[in-house]
This record gives sequence, structure tokens and C-alpha cells, in this order.
Amino acid sequence: MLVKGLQTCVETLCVDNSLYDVQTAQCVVCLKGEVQVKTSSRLAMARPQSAGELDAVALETSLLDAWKKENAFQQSIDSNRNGAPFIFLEGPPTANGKPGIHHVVARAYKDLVCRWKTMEGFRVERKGGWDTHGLPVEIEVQKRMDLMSNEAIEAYGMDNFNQACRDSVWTYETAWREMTERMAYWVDLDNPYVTLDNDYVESCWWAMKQMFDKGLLYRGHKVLPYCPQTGTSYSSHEVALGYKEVEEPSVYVKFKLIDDSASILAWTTTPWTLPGNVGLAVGPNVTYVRVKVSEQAENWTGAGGASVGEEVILAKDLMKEVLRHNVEVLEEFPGSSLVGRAYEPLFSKAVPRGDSTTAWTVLEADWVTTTDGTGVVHTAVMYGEDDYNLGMAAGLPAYHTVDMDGSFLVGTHPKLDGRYVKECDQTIIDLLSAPHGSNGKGPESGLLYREKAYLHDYPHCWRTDHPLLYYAMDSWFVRMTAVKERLLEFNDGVEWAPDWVGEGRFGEWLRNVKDWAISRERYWGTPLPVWRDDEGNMKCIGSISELQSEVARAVAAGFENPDCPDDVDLHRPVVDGYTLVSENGKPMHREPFVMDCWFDSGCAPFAQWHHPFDGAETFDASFPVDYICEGVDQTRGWFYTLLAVSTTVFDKPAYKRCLSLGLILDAEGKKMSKSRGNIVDPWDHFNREGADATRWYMVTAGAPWNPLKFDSNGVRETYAKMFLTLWNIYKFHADYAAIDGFDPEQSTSEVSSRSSLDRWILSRLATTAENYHADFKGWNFHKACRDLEDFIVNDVSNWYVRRSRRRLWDDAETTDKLACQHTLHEILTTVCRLIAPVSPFMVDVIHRNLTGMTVHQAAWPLGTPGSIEGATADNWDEEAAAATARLPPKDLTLEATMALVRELAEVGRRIRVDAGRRQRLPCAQGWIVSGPDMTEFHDILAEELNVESIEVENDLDRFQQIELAPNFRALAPKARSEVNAVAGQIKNAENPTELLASIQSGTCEIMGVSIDEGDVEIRRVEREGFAASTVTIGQGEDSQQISLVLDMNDTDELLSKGLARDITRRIQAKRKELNLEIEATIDLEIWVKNAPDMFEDDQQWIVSETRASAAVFHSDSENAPQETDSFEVDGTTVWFSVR
RNA sequence: GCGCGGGUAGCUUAGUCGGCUGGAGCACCCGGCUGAUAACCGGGAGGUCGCAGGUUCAAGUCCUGCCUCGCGCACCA
Repeated sequence: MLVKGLQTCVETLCVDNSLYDVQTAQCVVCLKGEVQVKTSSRLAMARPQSAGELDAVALETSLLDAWKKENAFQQSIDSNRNGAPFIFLEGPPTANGKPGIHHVVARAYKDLVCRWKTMEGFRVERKGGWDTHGLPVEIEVQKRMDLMSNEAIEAYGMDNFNQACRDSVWTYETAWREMTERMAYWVDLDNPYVTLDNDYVESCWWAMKQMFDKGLLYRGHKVLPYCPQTGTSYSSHEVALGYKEVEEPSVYVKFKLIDDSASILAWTTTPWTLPGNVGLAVGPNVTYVRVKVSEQAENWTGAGGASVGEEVILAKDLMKEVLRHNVEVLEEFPGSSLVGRAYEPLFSKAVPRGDSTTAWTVLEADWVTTTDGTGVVHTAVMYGEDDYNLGMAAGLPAYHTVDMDGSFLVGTHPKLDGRYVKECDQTIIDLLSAPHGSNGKGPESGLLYREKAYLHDYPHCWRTDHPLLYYAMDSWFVRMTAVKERLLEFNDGVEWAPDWVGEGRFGEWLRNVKDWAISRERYWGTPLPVWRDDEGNMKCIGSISELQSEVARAVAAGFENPDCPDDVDLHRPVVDGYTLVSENGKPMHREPFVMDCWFDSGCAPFAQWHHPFDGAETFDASFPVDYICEGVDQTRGWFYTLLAVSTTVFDKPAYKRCLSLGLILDAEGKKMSKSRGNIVDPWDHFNREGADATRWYMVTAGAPWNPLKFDSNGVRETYAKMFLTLWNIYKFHADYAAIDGFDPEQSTSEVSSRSSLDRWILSRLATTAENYHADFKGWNFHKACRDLEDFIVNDVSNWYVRRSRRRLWDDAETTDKLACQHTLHEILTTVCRLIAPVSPFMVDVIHRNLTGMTVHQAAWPLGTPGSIEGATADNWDEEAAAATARLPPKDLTLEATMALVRELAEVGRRIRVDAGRRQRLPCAQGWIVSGPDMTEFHDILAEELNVESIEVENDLDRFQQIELAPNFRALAPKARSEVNAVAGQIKNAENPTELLASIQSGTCEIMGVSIDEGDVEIRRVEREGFAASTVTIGQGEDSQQISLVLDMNDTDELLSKGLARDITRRIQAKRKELNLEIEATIDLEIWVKNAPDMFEDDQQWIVSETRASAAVFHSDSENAPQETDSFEVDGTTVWFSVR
């Protein structure tokens, strides 16, 4: 059995807070086996700094040093060595960019849950990770080294380039580490997983081979935006960098039907794709018309045209838009009746038919619309995504007409061959509009109907500014569509926060899942481990040893190969250098791709352990993981690839709980991004308010999944309100505890024997803690923390401490003082533990000072389920867990009563404002009308209200009258549409008492509706003419109206007392202004004008309150010095001098 | 275009099953309290609950349409 914290190991690193195992008498940290057990459980409580001197930043940074020396993070894990595991998986960031405040937010939520679970007794290992491959890294390096094309990179040398990438990924590692440490995100950065490590890559290869063996990996084409200048295809991210609005020629082309005199009209904005045309797509449910040109058009501009009598087919909706001729509609029909019709190729030699039976026919596609064009979509298989998919489904020939360098392939057309496609627009227009058309068989007017300039946004290369071509590239895919049902099933089992991300956004994505295009024509990444010969035979390599044996086989078969050592670098260009041999003796070369870097991070659950080559046990025990947490932008990123990989490789889900965080916006609501330059530097706040306030602000500013407008003032506010207040509560307790030598373990104080004020705050503590915990469980961290902050500021600081101050001023060792000290001690230790997961610094200082033990190994006040025998992260014995909770008893009645007392104290101030009576002038009497018994708080109330005495008035009618309010819920079904009229009569009854009597006797009827007691709500309000106010407590039938009435009559005694209080207040302010010590004495002289007589007692009170050693009271103002301080109150003027 | 989530006071936000007068905090103004506090308390001013319809005796809340912001997806023939 482990006992926490109270013993000291003699090893220097274990000076404080270490643990030792009682049975083996060994220190569990250093395992030296020598534990020095102290007789006293704790060092004397250190006297803390006063709040005025509080330097939160210094407090945090010195604590960071202490944590480092103590190895506090590791110890917090070790102390739960025997606890149930709670598995967290870190989503690896890329360290080639500077961390911003948005990274702090994500790390705060990761840390919060891990610390919370640790305090609950779970063992929460936290391995760091770095994402090091991929496009952003390459782009960064390309920019820096001015290698703006694949040619340039290859000229520079792929090995040099990849070395530069390898170096580049660590550019900001230090910045990340510093940020991580400073914000106290506890994660193991000394043994992180790194996606570029050979071990990691080997695990990725293994996973890929699992997919390959299951037939889930295949080779195909993907149409991608491609730049012929740089020779690279672009991700959507890069495409977005280069959208430009351009005007280009678009053309309406006539496709001459075979065995029919009509042509089908189709439209395209990319004339260069026309030689590649092999099909026309129509919407099966779109209505088309066949029209005959009846008259030549006037004012024709541009190329093209049609002759009278010529027939064309197009969508009915677009006739007006497209046709410039007057026409006669011959026929109307749905698109489906066009399907299968054959037409003549525009460029007959450009594409071979092969064995296709569908080439140059009309096909149907449900995505065809009539928003643009002619309602007929020209289909060039290799140059559009829809075109390609349609082509594959329909069996169209898939041949390029354009080379990788952007020029037409030889054989397309003599006038086009070898020319850059974007320069051929006019040539194509000319060819089509020539008599007989490009194929020499067209009708008299040519194959072009119209040309039209078209303005649109078109993607351009962000590096060379050239227009991109959509181009079908060789590509590798993972057949995700084959495991769609499993993906959905596994997703159903995930606990998502918020649930709508899982059901909605992510579920939607999975229901429409497409095969995952996993290959990239890039250099820096995990190489695709597939080798292929020219017959299409393939081998997927799943490990280094397999590569070695395959290389050996190839060498034996006569193919030369470089050495393949155990530590072979699994990157390009090394792996490209190996030639393997196929079963039939042919050379196999590696497919020249790297993997989508999302595949790397999707392998993290096992690749971080080098599974299956190492760490099998670690992996088995930690998969699937219990908790991941990232920004909502990872929905289609990491959240997806984790699930995609785990489903295809293990047929299991990857994670059980996922917290999806909202985006971080700047104060104006704009997304934080490098390009906008609006990223908030976390150090601005770390160095000003500290990480505690920054983290607490982030969590309380809104629900984790909502977008957070990061407001720097909010951090300031949080610091002032939450942390200064907490510190002051602590200081108040610690100062007096130190003076009195208070030791919570050397004295006891039964809660049941403590004052009602103590029992109230302890009950509030228990209630708040329970709600806090419940909100944590429901992922409502924002609600939890807002409520706790309210408890600390409102209940503890502004009521409990304020009301308790005089209790601790007592020099004698009273039981009441002791009760107060125990209460404060219990509040602070519990509150510190509750706050610790969110803001770990200040609470640790406080907790250490109060208990001698770090808060980060303390038990969660609501119990430690992780420490229970047989518990798992999801399941434990509730009863046993409840037994480990440590909270004071609750008394909800007391809480309600105190709420009322506080409300009445506030009401009193309101009454005075209304009546124009100043706060310091006492009232002779206050009456409380109805309500629960609160006799025990009368003294508090009298003080707060500044009344001489409080009385309970039992004759309700003396100060209160009745008001009736309609109960709509009961009344509406009875009165129906008359409900408002009936309600009005009830509300505005001239004599509500009489009305009530008639209701209660059952004889009341209004507008034909009989009214019973359930139809009205009885309220008591103060009678007019009294200085009074009424509050309502409770809800519905249990609600009660309580009035407070103040006696506004003045007596000589009251006036004297009031004046004395005003004078005292001014003198105290003066003392403060003069910076006098609390113990310092003064000489006092006072002159007055128009003042009430002051009683001897009240003069004495002034003298004692202000610590005056000498005091002179003049009853006039004649000799008052001109220069002295004076004030006026209620027509009285007072001059006073303090020396 | 489709999906998800927002739009409430100058700013940040709460608002449960539709119910009577839509709450807080910051900032502002007036007043008060105060020898733990950079805090606190009372009052004031500040609201077309994005807009328009609808359902209902009753709508910030439910329904429909629209505007707008964010994110994601698709499309750009």
C-alpha cells in the first residue's frame, strides 16, 4: 500500500513530497530503500508573501524550477503506479512553425483531463510526439532555398533536399518546448515519438502492408490540380493560395450525332480538353429540346455559327441563354432518352478507342445541372474529377492527350502537337469553326456554335503564377469504401464532445467516405513501400528485414544493389536505390511516391511504440486509447486518419473519447493565422498575468467546442478576479494560522459543533465540488470553472471571509477561532485540488504551504476511482469510489437560509437608497416578515443592515399585502382564448384579499371560468408607505415572499451614532492615506457645525476605533483651522485633524 | 450548392419543458462599504434577442424562408 507525501526520503532529489512503500520501506522514486520517517507529519506552515507583493510570474517560474528538480511530472505518474491506466494520445504538432496562443488552448485541455484523471488515481502516461513529414515542411524549405520546381529539387539533389527538410522540422522545437514547459503542459518531450524516425516509419510500412495484404491498397488515377511548370500537383491547401479571377474563352461545341441530322451542344471553359473528349454527360431527369434554326442571327460576333435548318439538342432551361438564333422547337424529351446515342469524335486521332464500347456516346450523370452551359457536359476522362469517375464507371478509354510538361502529345492533331495547351485556345477555336470542322466531316457551318468570354476564379500556381491544369495522375488509394460500415459502427462507440461533431460533421463525412488517395508525388515523407515491375506485378515491403531479404534475393538474381544495413534510412532517395526482383525475374522499382503525412499521424497509436517490432505489451495495453483532444479542424484530419488506419489494420476503433475544440479567433472574431498576422503570442500573457490566469481564462471563456474569441483583457480580468482573490483568501488564513501556530493535525474541530457560518460554507463547498465534478464528467469545463470561481469570489471571499475577520482577531485560543481556521484550511485544500488540473501553479504553492504536499499528487476530492482494485478507465465499483471521496457534510436548508440572509442584506441597501438614508446612520429597528427561521443570523443581519435590532413580524398584514398572479399553465386550458382577459382581471383585482377568499371558498368565477387555488399564485408584497422591499425565494408552489422593513425614524442616539461612524470612517481613510501602521496611535481634534449632539459613548468609540491617544471634540466650528480636512454629511459639517 | 455551429447591451456572455419584469461580468455615470483584496455592494444608463413570416392565449425559446459570420464538404463542365 502506498502512503502519500508525508515522509521524506534521504536522497536529495526526493527531499520533499516523495512516496514510500510502507511494506518494503522503499522510496518509490529513487528506490534507495532508505526512508527517513519524520515524526511530525509536516513542516511548520510557512508564512506566505502578502498579496500586494504577489508576483504571479515569479511564483510560477520558481515553481517550474522546483518541479524540474523534484521531477514532479514523473512522480505524479509514479505515485499512481498501481492505478488503472488511462491512455492519452498526443496529436503530434509540427515544430516548423512558431507556437501561438491557439496551441496553448489545445494543450490546456489535454493537460486538464490528464491531470484530473491522475488525481483520480489513474496512471496517465503522456508521451510527446512530433509530426515531421509532409508538404508544409517541403514548402518551407523550397521557399528558403528557392527550389521552385521538382526539376530544381532534383538538380539540387534529393538527398540534400531531404536533409534540409529533416533539419527544418526542428526549427521551432525549442520554442515549442519552452511554451509547453512554461504553460505546465505535462508531457514527456524527452522520449517523444517522431514520425521521421526509422522505427516509426517501419511501423507505418508494416501497417501499409497489412492493408496491401487485405487487398485494401490499389493503384489508380486521381485528377489533381497540376502545374506543368513545376511538375507538381497541388493539395487543396496550396490551390487555395493561388485563386485568381481571369477571363478566358469558353466555347459551345456541336457534337454531330451519328445516324441523326442533329448535333448535341456542349460547353467548356477549357478548350484544350476538347481533343480528349470521349463522352457527353446528360442529366437523366433534365428536359432537353431538339430545335431547328429558323432564321440567321443578326449582329453575330466571334467565331462559330449555324445555318438555317440545322438542328441542335440542349437543355430546355438554357435555350434562351445559349442560342443566338431564332429556332423552332421540334421535340422535348428527358435526358435518359439520349443515353447511348453515338457521336463523331471532334479530333478523330487524339484518343484511341481501344476496346471501349461506350466511347463517344451520351452517358448519364446525376450531377449534371442546368445552372451553366447547355446542360450537356463534355467529358474528357483525364482532365476532370467527375469526368474521370464517370469514365471509369462507364468504361471510357483513359488516355492522355497532354504530356506532363503541359504540351499536347504528338498525334493529337498536326496543328496542336507539342504545343503548350493554354496557347492553343485560338487554334482549337479556329479548327472547330473551320468549314467541315476539325474532322473534315462537319456541316457547312463548322463544329463551333459560339465562343464567349468567361470570367471566373481559376486556380493558379502560387509559385509560378501559371494556370493549373486538372490532370489525372498515377495515384495510390486505400479502399475506405470497403470498410465504411465498420467506420460508422466504431464511430458510434466513440464518446464525442460535443456529440454533434461525432454524429453530424464526422458521421456525415463517414457516410460519404471516399477511397483515401494516400500517395503524394513528393520527396519528404514516409516512402510508399511498394515495388512494381513493368508487367504490373507488385510487392509491398513491411519491415527492414523483409527489405533486406528481398534485396538479397534481387542480388542473387543478378540485380546490382547498394548495401541494405539494419539502420538503412527509410527515406528517399535511399529506398529508391533498391531494385527488387519479381517472381518471374523482372526488375521491380519502387513506386516513386511518399505517403500522405496524415497517414503517419494516423499510425501514432502503434507506431509510437514501434509496434509490432517492439513494445507489444505496451501497445496491447494501450489500444484503443481513452482520450484524444484536438481542434475541430482535425475532424477530417487526425480524427479521421486514426480511425481509418485502426479500422483497416486492426478492425478496431482507435479512441474512445474525443474532445473536439473550437477554433481560436482573435478579438475581432477573425481566425488566427500566420498570413493575417493576428496570432497572439502566449508569452505576452505568460509574462504578464502568468499561465494560471491564461489557462483559467481559456477554460472559462466559453464551451471548449465553441469558437473562442481570445481577448487579452479577459486574461487580465481573470487574474485580478480569480487569482488575486484566491491568494488573498489564502493569505488571510495563512497569516493568522502562522501567528497562532495553527496545525490542522494537532487540533480538531467537529464540523457539527462549528458555527452555522462555517457549516454553511462547508456545505457550499461540498455542493460546488459535486457540481464541478459532474460538469467535468459532462465535458462542461467552462461551467464547472465559472461556478467554482463564483464560489471563491462570492461565497468564500465576499461573505465567509468578510464575516469571519473578527473571529480571528481574537487573541485567545477560542474554539470558534479554531473552527474558523479548520474551515478555511478545508476550503483551501479542497479548492486547490479542484483548480489544480486547470491552473496548476498557484494552487500548488498554497497546497504545499498548507499540507506540506504537492497538489499534483493529492487525491481528487470526489474520489479516486483509478486506485480501486480492478478498476479500468471506463468502469469501476461506484460504491468503493464514493468511499474515497472527501467532502464535508451538506446542509441544503442552511444553504438556502444563508442565501436569503445575504439577499436581505442587499435588500437593506436598496431600501436605504430608495429612502435616501445613508448607510452609516443606523436604524432603530428592522422587521423581517415571514420566511424561514433565521434567528441564528440576526446578529449578522443587524450588522449588515446597520440596525439596532431585528424582529420577526408574525402579523403578515402589518407590512404586507397580497397580490395575485395568474398561473397560465393551469388557466390556459380552462379559459382558452379568454386567458389573457381572465388573467388581467386576476392581476388587477381591486381587492386581492377578497378575491382570494372567494377563490379559496370555491365560489369564484371570472368570465364564466371557475377559478380555483391552482389557477393563481399568491404573492405577498410590501404595503406602500413603508421603507420596505420584498424578495421571492424558491420556485413555483414552494416560493415564498419575504419582506424587510426598516424603521426610518431618527432619535438623538441614532444620529449621534451615525455621525460617529462617519467621522471614524473619514479618520480611518486618513490614516490609510498617511500610511500609518495599524498599531500607530494618533492625536485627534474635531470641530462640527449643525451637528447633532454626540454622546460620550460614541466619542469613546471613535477614540478606540481610530487608536487616538488624545482626542478633543469641539461642539462648534469657530476655531477650526482653515487648512484641515473636512466633510459634509446630511447638512452637518465636520472638520478633523489627525496627527 | 450541401452539412454543422453561431448571431442576445459598446464588448464577453447566461438563458432548462414556450409562461408573467431576458440575467450576469467588463467598460461608463452616481452613491455606498472597506486596514486581506487590483476586491465588494446599491442604483443608473445601455436590448428591434440577425431579418421576415408562421404556430400559440403566450416565442429569445418551436416551425418556415431569408441575411450574415465561422468551419467542413462538394462544385467550378
